[in-house]
Amino acid sequence: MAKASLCDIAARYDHCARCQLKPFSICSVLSDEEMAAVAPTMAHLPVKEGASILREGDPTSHFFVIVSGSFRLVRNLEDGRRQVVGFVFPGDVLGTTSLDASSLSAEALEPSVICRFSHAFLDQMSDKHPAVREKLLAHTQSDLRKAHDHIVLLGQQSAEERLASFLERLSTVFGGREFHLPMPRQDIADYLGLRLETLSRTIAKLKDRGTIETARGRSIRLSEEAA
Amino acid sequence: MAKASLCDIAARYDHCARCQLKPFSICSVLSDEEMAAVAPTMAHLPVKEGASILREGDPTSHFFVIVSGSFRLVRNLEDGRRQVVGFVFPGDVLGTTSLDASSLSAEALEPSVICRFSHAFLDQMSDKHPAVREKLLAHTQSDLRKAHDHIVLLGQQSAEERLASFLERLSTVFGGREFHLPMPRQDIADYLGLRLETLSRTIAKLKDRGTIETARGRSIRLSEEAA
DNA sequence: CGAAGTCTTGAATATTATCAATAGGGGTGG
DNA sequence: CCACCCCTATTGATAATATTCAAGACTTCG
Repeated sequence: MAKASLCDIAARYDHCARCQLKPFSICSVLSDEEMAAVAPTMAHLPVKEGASILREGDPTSHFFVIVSGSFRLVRNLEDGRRQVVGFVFPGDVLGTTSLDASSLSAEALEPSVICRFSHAFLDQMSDKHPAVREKLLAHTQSDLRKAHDHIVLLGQQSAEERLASFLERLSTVFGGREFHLPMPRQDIADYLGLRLETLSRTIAKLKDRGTIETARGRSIRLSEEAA
Repeated sequence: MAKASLCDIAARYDHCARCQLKPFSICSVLSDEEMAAVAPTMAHLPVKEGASILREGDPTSHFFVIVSGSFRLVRNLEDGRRQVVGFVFPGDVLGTTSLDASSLSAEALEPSVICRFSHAFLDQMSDKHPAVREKLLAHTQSDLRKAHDHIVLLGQQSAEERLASFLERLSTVFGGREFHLPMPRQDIADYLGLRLETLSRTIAKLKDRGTIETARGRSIRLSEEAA
């Protein structure tokens, strides 16, 4: 990528100034002057559907904040099996690991936008502002808790319960009981630890029961407050 | 608990000075003088088998380093189902969460010993020594990676694969292919997302196949390097 | 030695996976 | 605009895997 021109820097600063995420993100701990310092080192990048911003096994040189869109987090087994360990949405962060190699891939489910910082810069900021590392720690703890929720889902719940839990959580993310699924069935199946066909049958069951409605595959409506 | 006497403080300092864990733990970032300051605020406590040092839903006021023994980390569902989300061993830490309530319980599998610090003190140390929070972050990231391993195990592996993976990981923890299981079958089953009976049958299969040997239930020997 | 708990085994059932075929939807080119 | 194709999703029939309920064996400990 070419060296940033003055124009680019101005555009980036503008992005930061207008950022909807700022009050909730890592940046919230920085002053205006500090933000001005961050802007030139930050890359506000579009990501095409299907593109990876993290690859399993690759060195982790960058840290990301999801601005818009969504990603799946994937672990691949040697024999071709695949586990989706999570989905990430605007405001979530990626690549916080201090380990040298990424343990998962992050693939865009749709055209998305991210903010990218180098780890070197992040470390520098963290040392200067303890609140930055505190924020990273809080994010990682939140991820750990979500992972534990996922473990409970996979370890104890039936296919039907898994799907219902998953859809309820999505409704929280999207802030409504009617939403569009950004991911295909195969990704949901790999997240829920089910085969594609089992997932499809389970969706059919919930539809028959009136718990959910679907249209054109990807659009979902959850019936009000299933006890 | 009574106020620490001078004698107690001396005993604690002694513990810290001789601590086998120190080079690997949070304390490794502290100087000798700092350790001397830590010792009086630290409690070096025995924990009885079955006792909980963390309870799901309770406020998280303390941070723990496991000195000896082992614990299971448990999530309980409303209907009585139970998921073991992990096991912890000497050198592992617990209670790093900055959230107000613990999302899991930690129960001793055997008589154990822990170091305990108040969160207030930990925060104070973290602010003074950025390396402390860095260490906490690294621990949490390591936990997150383990949780992802667990998710893959539950989402993609068969009963036999789950058990084999679990035993291989334990052999790494214990540093040998022959060891004593500190936990009962029910805990292993709840960790692997299997019923007690299924686990028992799966153990029998691996025995028949010569992959493992068992004696008196809890003692295990893994055959050399299953490809 | 006996009792309580833990672990194993057995037989029948339920759930999920597998293999195979069909249907729907979105985009492209005629 | 419609026909066709490709990709995604659904449905059907059968097989594999894990669960359930029930009974029996082994350990530990008082």
